Amino acid sequence: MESQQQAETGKNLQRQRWKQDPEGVRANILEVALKEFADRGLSGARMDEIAAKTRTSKRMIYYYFGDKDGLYRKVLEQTYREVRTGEKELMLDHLAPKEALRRLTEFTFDHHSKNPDFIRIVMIENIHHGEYLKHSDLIRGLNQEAISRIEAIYDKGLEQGVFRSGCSPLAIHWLISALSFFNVSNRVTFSLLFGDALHDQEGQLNLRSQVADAVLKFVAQK
Amino acid sequence: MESQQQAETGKNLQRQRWKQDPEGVRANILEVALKEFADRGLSGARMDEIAAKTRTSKRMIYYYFGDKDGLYRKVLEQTYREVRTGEKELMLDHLAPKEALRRLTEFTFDHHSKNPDFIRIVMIENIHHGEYLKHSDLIRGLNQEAISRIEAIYDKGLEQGVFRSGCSPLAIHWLISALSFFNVSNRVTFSLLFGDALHDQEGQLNLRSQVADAVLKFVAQK
DNA sequence: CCAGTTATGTACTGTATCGTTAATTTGTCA
DNA sequence: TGACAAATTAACGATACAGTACATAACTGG
Repeated sequence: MESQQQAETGKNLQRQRWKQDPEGVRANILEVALKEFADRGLSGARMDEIAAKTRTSKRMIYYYFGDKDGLYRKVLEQTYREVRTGEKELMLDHLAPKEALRRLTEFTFDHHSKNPDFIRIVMIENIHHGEYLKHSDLIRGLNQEAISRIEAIYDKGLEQGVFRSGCSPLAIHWLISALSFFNVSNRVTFSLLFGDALHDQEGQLNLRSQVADAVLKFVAQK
Repeated sequence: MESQQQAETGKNLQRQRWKQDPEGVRANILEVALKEFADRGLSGARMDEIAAKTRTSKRMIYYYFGDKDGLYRKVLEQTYREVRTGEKELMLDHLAPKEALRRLTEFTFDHHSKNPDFIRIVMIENIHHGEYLKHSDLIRGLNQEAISRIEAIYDKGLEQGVFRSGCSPLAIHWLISALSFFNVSNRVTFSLLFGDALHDQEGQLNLRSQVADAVLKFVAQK
């Protein structure tokens, strides 16, 4: 989205006389809609409110996205795409298995923590029984990669005798996801009920390291 | 709610000529509203739909609960109350610490699994930034108990030298909650993206035992 | 520079949905 | 029994909200 903004600015500088900017407008709408859906939920978000916060009009939302569901669908896809591509920076091949798994876990923990909008969109999608994700072929492809990454680490750990056998890469991924996801998704209610010792700045650093410990102990040999 | 139903029936048997039944009506409304809110979310649920599914009329909902928010608030409280009271059956005092912790974890896992409506209400409450939970004094008291239960087990485990030091009961509770909660809350999207190997009948039995393993390994000595 | 396509703004509409009004029935108790 | 309170019904009002009609401006290719 940021890059769209810049592209648009650049375009305007180059060709001053253009007032139209379809791609910029689309991107701007998606950006605003993401925030609004993440903040209020699918039913809670208001098309008028989204429109008001864009640099364009409600008419354009319907022009580009058809209706509210269509807009939500695109937001969902866009969000998954951005988050998944953000995960690829990680270089773990050269690390020892334990170190790699710890790094991956802490990265995931931080990554989720920095992308609460993504977490909230996934929560919302679950509330809606995955109805929209079901019909998006686009998204389902992107995710086997996460499993493969873990499989590579796990197999190497098995070879070296530092991991026990009998874990599945899927279960390991589930474990990492669960802890990283819950940390963000349930922050509010957990803090209200039990205090925010785990969620203030120091608590989060601590929790991250404990989460990594838990994952490592789970797969450790012995 | 079941007991309300029975009370009502009993009352009707005793005094046949009563047609009014305020408590039964209230309970019936709450029961229907819980299902509806859990299914559609707070903004997604429709008062007319809720009314249609009760044995009474929309007017009565407003009569007893004021407005939609008031109804949601009561549903929230009721749901927390029911779930927390359902957790008290557990007798762990006579068990060895490891056994007690495993039992508690597996119980929580099952309990969440059997109460998806509760999970969904908590998700919804998080989506709404805990706005309603914030203003409910009633609920915040009920939860220290969960921590105490774990503290008792943990301290005993420390004494006996089977648990390592340096864990906090709060973090252990967080860990158990996270895994048990995520299993239900994200079932839909996780299954869609990664297949339902962890969520079919056999997968769930397996996962439950792995979750307990993870918790035990986390606190285990050495 | 004209014809056709793409993009955009303004003002509007229909209805879904929350909530209410006003009256009626049911029970209590002096 | 009659006055009063509690419970309940049916029909209605107000408006918030998704979505649209219609006009016009910006750009493209011939």
